[in-house]
Amino acid sequence: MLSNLSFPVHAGSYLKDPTESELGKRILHESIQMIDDLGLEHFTFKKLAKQIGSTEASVYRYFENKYKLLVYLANWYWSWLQAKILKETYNQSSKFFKLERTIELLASPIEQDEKFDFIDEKKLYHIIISQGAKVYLIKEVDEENSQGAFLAYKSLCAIVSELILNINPNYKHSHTLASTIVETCHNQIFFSEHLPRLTDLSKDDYDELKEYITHLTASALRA
Amino acid sequence: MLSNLSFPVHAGSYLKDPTESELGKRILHESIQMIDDLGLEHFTFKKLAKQIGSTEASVYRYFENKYKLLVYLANWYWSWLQAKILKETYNQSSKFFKLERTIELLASPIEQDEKFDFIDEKKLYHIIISQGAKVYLIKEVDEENSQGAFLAYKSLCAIVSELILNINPNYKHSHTLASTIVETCHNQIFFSEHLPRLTDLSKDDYDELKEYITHLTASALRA
DNA sequence: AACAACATGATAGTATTACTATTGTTCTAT
DNA sequence: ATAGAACAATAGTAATACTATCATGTTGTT
Repeated sequence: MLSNLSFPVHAGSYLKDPTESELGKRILHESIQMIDDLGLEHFTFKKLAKQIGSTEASVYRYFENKYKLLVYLANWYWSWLQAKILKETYNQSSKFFKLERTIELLASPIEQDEKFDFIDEKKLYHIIISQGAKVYLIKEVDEENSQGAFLAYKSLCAIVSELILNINPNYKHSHTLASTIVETCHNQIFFSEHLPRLTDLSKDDYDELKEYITHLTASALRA
Repeated sequence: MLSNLSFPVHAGSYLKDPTESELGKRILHESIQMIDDLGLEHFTFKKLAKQIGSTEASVYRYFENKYKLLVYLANWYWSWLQAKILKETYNQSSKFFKLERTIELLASPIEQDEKFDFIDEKKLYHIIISQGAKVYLIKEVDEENSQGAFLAYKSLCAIVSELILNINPNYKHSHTLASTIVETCHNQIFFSEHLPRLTDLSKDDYDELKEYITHLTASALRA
């Protein structure tokens, strides 16, 4: 299927491609529900296996452990978002619009993509916000990184960095600002939901978040 | 001791005050070393007990589990930093200097504070950077929050927010910007060490980080 | 000096987690 | 008709995350 081929999710995170079997797709679908429900710590392959009516051993044939599964899901999300950003900005002539639209896509909940019925993009977005940092906040980060676990994230940041440089070619911190934008979107959504005293944003007020990030970015590039 | 009393680390995170016994202080001291070495996932109370020549059961008398211990350490750090910020900016008349110095303190590794010989502040800072987000990226975040687990962090953000409002009383996102500043300092230090393609900053170039954050903040408040 | 209170150590035990290994069945491709 | 893959079923191990009990030494009190 072409729709699968369009997502070269990095091979290192899985033992067996989960998109190529029914069981694999069920693993992806149910793990998204369960990680969102339980959080990564309380999520186990045993619980997942029970949920999908399979066995622990079968799940282990697809993923080494739950962290690798999270890495897979994060890569899926970053790749998917990158494709969406490229598609929606490709034909635009205004460099300002391009960056603004990109920020909007980063800072908004995502609608279901009918092409991938085994991925609940909205829940996946929620997982990335609430668990995403655990992908790299690990002891093995350097090893994972050298195996390509974060390529999709880095690629996305590179794109945002390019958009920044298009607007201000002299700006010295395009990568820094790019990752600041991405991380801040997630942090602030999390804070608005759980730690409201760390933000002025109201829960689910994505317009306000977009305005904040856009203003922060624009003023940094103008000054 | 007065030096202990000056740190009302929130009571909810411990079962028994670790600063009031030799064993408690050894727990704090060695857990900082070990969490920094092993990461939170590979760190266990059993390993800690062995390291300090005690038993698992004894450690459990001080902390419910390793997450609570991390909450304690994070609170210690935020409280300590807040005290330092207040001390260093109290007598300053320039509101710009106050914010700049605060950013500098957030964005620099910390020297050992001789008052607390059982806390290695430099390693603790490293832990906050590499593990700090795990304090709140948990399923139980709302419960922990209502028990006061993040008071010190919120208090610090409130202080930064005040400094922001002193400079521009019309700025609508003072809390949002405050938490953005704090989180970005940590993220970018982590990225510069482990994921350099997500940043333009060089490892250990704290001056450059300070400049980036200061510029970002100043331009947001000016525009 | 006697005694209570308390902190810690020593030991044991349980449930869950994170796997690995083996064997048998079904379905499919040749 | 058969080899091979995919999966289910089952079992088992080591580590983790605790909890419980009891003994011992130390400290403070009368």
